[in-house]
Formats: sequence, C-alpha cells, structure tokens
Amino acid sequence: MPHSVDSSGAPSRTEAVTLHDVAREAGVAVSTVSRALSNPDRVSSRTREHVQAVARRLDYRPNRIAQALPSGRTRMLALLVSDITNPHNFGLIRGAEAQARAAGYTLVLGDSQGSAELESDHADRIGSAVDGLVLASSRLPEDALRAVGGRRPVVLYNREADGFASVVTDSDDGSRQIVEHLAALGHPSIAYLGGPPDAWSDAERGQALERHSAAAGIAFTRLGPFSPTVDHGEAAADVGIASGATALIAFNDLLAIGVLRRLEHLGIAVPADVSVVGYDDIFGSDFCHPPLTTVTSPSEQAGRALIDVLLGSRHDARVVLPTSLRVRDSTAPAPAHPPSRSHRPDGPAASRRP
Amino acid sequence: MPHSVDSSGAPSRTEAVTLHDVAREAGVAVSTVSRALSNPDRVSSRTREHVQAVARRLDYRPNRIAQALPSGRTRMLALLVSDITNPHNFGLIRGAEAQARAAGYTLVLGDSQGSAELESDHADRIGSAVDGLVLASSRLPEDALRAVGGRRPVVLYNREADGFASVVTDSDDGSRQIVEHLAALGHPSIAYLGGPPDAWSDAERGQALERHSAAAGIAFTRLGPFSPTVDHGEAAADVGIASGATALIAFNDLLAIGVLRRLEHLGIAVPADVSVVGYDDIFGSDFCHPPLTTVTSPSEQAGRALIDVLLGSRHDARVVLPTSLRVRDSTAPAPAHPPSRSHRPDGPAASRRP
DNA sequence: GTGAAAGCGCTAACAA
DNA sequence: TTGTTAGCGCTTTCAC
Repeated sequence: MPHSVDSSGAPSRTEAVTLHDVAREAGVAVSTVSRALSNPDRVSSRTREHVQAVARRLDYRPNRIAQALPSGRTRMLALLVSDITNPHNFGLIRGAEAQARAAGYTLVLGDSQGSAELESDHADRIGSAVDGLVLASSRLPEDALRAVGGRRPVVLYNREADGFASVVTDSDDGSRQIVEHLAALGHPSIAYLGGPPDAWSDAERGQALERHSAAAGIAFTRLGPFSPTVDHGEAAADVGIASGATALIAFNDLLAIGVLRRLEHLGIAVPADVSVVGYDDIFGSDFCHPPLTTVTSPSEQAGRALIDVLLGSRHDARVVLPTSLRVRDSTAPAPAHPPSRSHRPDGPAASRRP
Repeated sequence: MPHSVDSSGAPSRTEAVTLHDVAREAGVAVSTVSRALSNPDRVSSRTREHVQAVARRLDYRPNRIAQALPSGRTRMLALLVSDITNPHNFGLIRGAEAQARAAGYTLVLGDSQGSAELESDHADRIGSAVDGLVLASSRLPEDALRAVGGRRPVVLYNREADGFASVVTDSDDGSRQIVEHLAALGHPSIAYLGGPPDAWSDAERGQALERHSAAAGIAFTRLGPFSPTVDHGEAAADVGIASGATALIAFNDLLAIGVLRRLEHLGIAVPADVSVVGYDDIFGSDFCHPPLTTVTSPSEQAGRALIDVLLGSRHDARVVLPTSLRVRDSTAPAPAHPPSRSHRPDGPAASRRP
C-alpha cells in the first residue's frame, strides 16, 4: 500500500518556481535573472553568481514552453519513423539522439505505424513544438511533405523529394551487390517481394534490382506489394515460390524473416532449394534460421548525419551512405531444379519444429 | 539535382498564419476565432462556419506552444523507455500511442539508453513540455523520481515507488511458473543471470525466483549483474555454466538470446545439456535457436493502462497485469550430468555454424 | 551592468 | 453571441 506525505497519495505537485520568484528573492529584475542564466557573460560576475545561487536554492527550472514562445525555438527536434517496431530504426534513433544531445537539443520520437495519415497528423501536431524534424522512410505524398516542410526545417531519410535535404542509403549499390552475389552462385531467376507502394525505398530497390538483373542476364519478377512485417512474409513466400524463381529478395529483413519461417513450415530448404535475401541487417537477422544474407547500412551514422544536416540548415544536402552485402547462410548456389510447394497447399510438408 | 521554387532550394518557409490573421481576414475578434475553432458551440453557426472557412483557406494551424502557455496544457504526453532497442517496448509504445491518440493526445517517445542520468535529463527537458509522463522501467533513484513527480503527473511501468501510480507485470507469478516448469522437468539447480542492479524488475525477478526455488526444493544461485543486451549474454553464459546449474534464467530475452548464442558457440547443447529461460517474449524469441521458453506479458495492454491511469489522475493506482510462461524449445528435462565448458576456455568446442 | 517594458500567439475572464 | 483585455513565463530591445 503506497504511503505518502499528503492526502492525495501522490508526490505533492508544487507550484513551479518562475523567473519572477528568483528575481524577487535575489533582489534584481527578471531580465537580469534571464541574462544571468542564459547569457552569463552579460552580467557582472557578482550578480551572476548571486542569481545562480538563488536559482539553485529555489530549484528553479525554466519553463521550456514559455522560453520557446518569444524565441521561437524549443531546442527540441523530432524524429518520425514509419514503424518503431522495425529494428532497422534502432541505430538511426541512437545516432540521431547522440548528435542532437551533443548539439544541446532534445530528440523526441514519433511513430506513424506505416500510415501516411498518422504521419501527417503527427508532423502537424508535433511540428509546431520542435525546431525541426527528420522524417524517416516517409510515406507522405509530395504535397503533404511540402506542407510540413513549409513550416519547419525538414530532412528526409531514405526518401527523396525536390527541394528537400536527404540522407539515403545506397540502395542501388546494395542491390547491385545482391544481384552479383546471386549471379555468381548461378541463379537464373530472382523474384523481388515488394514492400509498400508508397515507400520510396521500395521503388528504389525494385528498380535497381531489375536493372542489375537485366545487366547480369537474370530473369526478374516483381511480386507484391506486401506489408513489411514478419507475418506478411508467409504470403510473400507462397507467391515467391509459385513464381518459380530460385532466389527471393525481400523488401526488408522483417519480410525476409517471415519468408524464412514460412519456407521452413513448408519443408522447403533454404538455401538448398531456394535462396533468400533481405535489406537492413536488423536485430534478428543474424540468429534467425538460417542466418540471413542481407544488405547492411550504417544506420547510426545516418542518424548523426540527419541531425547535422538539419541543424546545419543544409537544405539542399543529399547524403548517400554506402551499403554492403553481408553474406550469411540463406544464400547458396542455385538448385538444379526450381523449388515447388508440396501438393498440400495449406498443410505443412514437414513438422513445424523438426 | 533538386529543383525548387525559390533560390534557397528548400520549400519556402512561409510566415506562420496566426489567429490575428484569421480574425482580420474574417472581420471578427481573435477571441471569436479562438472560440470558433476550439469551442465551436459557443459561437453562432454563421460565425463558426465563416471563421472556419477562412481558417481553412488561410491554412491556419494553431501554434501548440502558444496554446500551451496560458492553458498550461500541451496535449502531449511523454513515454520514456530505458532502452528503445529492447523489442519488449514495442507493444508498450503501440498501446500507449493508441490510447493517447484516442484521448486526443500526442505521444512523444524518449530513450534513456539504460542510463539514469540521461533519463533524469530527458525527464527534465521534456517534462515541462508535456502534460504528463510515463516512465518505463525507470532506473531513477527515489529522490530523482520524486523530483520529476513533483512537477508533472507521472506513472511508472515495471517499477514501484511510494506515492506513484504504477502498472507492473506480475513478475512473481511469472517466476513461479518458470520454477514450477523447471521443477517438473526435474532440474535440481537453477542460476539467475541478473540484470542491472538499479532495475526494479531485476530485484523482483531475482527474489521471486529465489523464493519459489526454495519452496520447490531447488538450489538457487544469483549471478551477475549483466547488462541486458545480447552481447553481454556471452559473459553471462560462461558464468552460468561455471556455476554448474542445470537451468539458466536470464533477466530478459535479450540476455537469454546472447546466452543461447554463446552456448552454441561453446558446443553446449540447449536444452539437452542445459535449459535456458528468459522474460518478455520479445521479437526474435520465437525464431532464435532454439526458440526460447520465456515469460510473456501483455505489453500493449500495459501501454493502454498506463495512459488511462495517467489521464485519469489515479495517482494511487497500482495495476498488476498477468503473465504466462510460453514454453518453447530451450527447456527440457534436466541432464544426467551438469554441463561443463570445453577444456579450451576461449575456443569454440564445435564449429560456429554446424 | 542593470531595469523597465513590450511583446511572442493564444486562452479566458469579463463586458457589452 | 461577440469584443476587449489581461495575462501565461520568458526574451529582448531600449533606456538609464
């Protein structure tokens, strides 16, 4: 049973100490207190120390809201991710957070759950409370993007749009590495299991894959779209296998892990019967079964770059970060015969957990 | 090459439209505009529609900062997690976000990266910009907790403190289920691989495990502390094996997955040689190798409950959510002989990927 | 170097 | 129903 000091049961909510309180207590004007606290070298050292001592004694904390009104700056930055449950964002968040903190800013996060509507809503609501925002993997149509960009500085991650600064990972090169890897393994055909149609990187990845496949003389099929979650990997796997391709490339690792799970369930061996590749190298890609061959990108570095660009007001910046293929156990030489599903479309061809 | 409408290359940052602009344009007083927009039934329908039309035409967006100053309310809520890279928080975030949105609030997230100092800093900075905050798995000492609680409404998740509302998952019952499961499998001894000493749930879990072990006549050892990350699971595994226990219970799944990885590397079979159990049932626990036996908790429901309590000002609320053991493949009957490391302490006893 | 005073954009009495 | 006005807590000229 909680016990507490007042009848409410909660720590007593005390009235906030304001600049006026400090001023009165210190016997100076509020403007002097303001200066002593924010522009210490514009007051005499005697006054400065006295005021600071009083402020400390009273446990004064500036009201960020009130500070922000006249100055127009909150020293808060927002990072809106399209899906907080995608581990790919971990590095991004950590990198952005570190860089923001280093510059004296507080980073707040928002999750738009894969919905453009939620994203726009969030940007609207949080936008007027921060000094700038980074939109990661934004699904916003260009006009909506322009609407939020018209109010605050904005930087895009893995998305490009006219007039917007952006930081992107090199999808084209990552895709090239996938195709060359598969070509070297003798794969005659690949299928791309596409992601959300409104995701910029889906188009990028699909097009790059198609282009490099053509160059390598590999048959290319684009399937989907599929929601980029583990659960939707099941449907993606089925469609991929039905396509007869010997290698399946998923829009991202979440989808790829779901594909792996479904294939295991169907008794289709990876990589013996079919190879599987993803993008992002997320948490889990190294310990799923089999460990996934995937395209790694420096997401923490991306997070830092995003904040740099945002604070540097380099509104025309376009940073491209290198990617590299991490080969694990989900890719191998092409099978002699393309894989096919068992004749019982909905039942397992092997026990779920062998 | 980005092309844009003005020389800056960015979407032109337009001066924000204020209430005054709308008022002037509509030929009414600012207070009328304010009412027409926020208290629509306190103006005549003619005025309301006229004002709203003008506001829409001018693309007016209220300045949340300015709104917040007189009213003292920002309609924003903060959720501070101790580690955004722990997938256990996914459900929590989604649940809290949904409930906050339903109540007309915007949820902002903060990550304190396992550091009490960062947490306190974040709470301080963001605290004055939100109407309340939930501290998830807070590592803050009680006095620091009381300091932030003295300013804003606060609700705790998986942490309890005098005078604070809290939502916790039933560690005691989850721990009981683990011990009974292991007892049924004939395990004579278990080792708890402890988490951060400043984590409330570490103490809870450890104590519950010890109590239930005693009741079941099982030898109990507490080891650690270990940082709750996959990487630190390696050290934890070594210490766990050295203890001679036949079952290893990790503070959480992150640590457990790291333990699994290390044991595979050492050539110690799970669950044949040793059983492993975690807490949280995170993303990855179902597809790691072997799939992990772990304690599931309703984190999405927890997220919703936290917001309910926060907005309901039920400052004395103490919600306990049920947990249940999800048995997968990392637990089995106790081995005839306790496991031991290979005689080459630092080398693999088997190939890394058999 | 310090103080007085005018806002920042909005809300909420209070008047009319 | 609508307008006038006084702040919310702070920053920032502008005098002194």
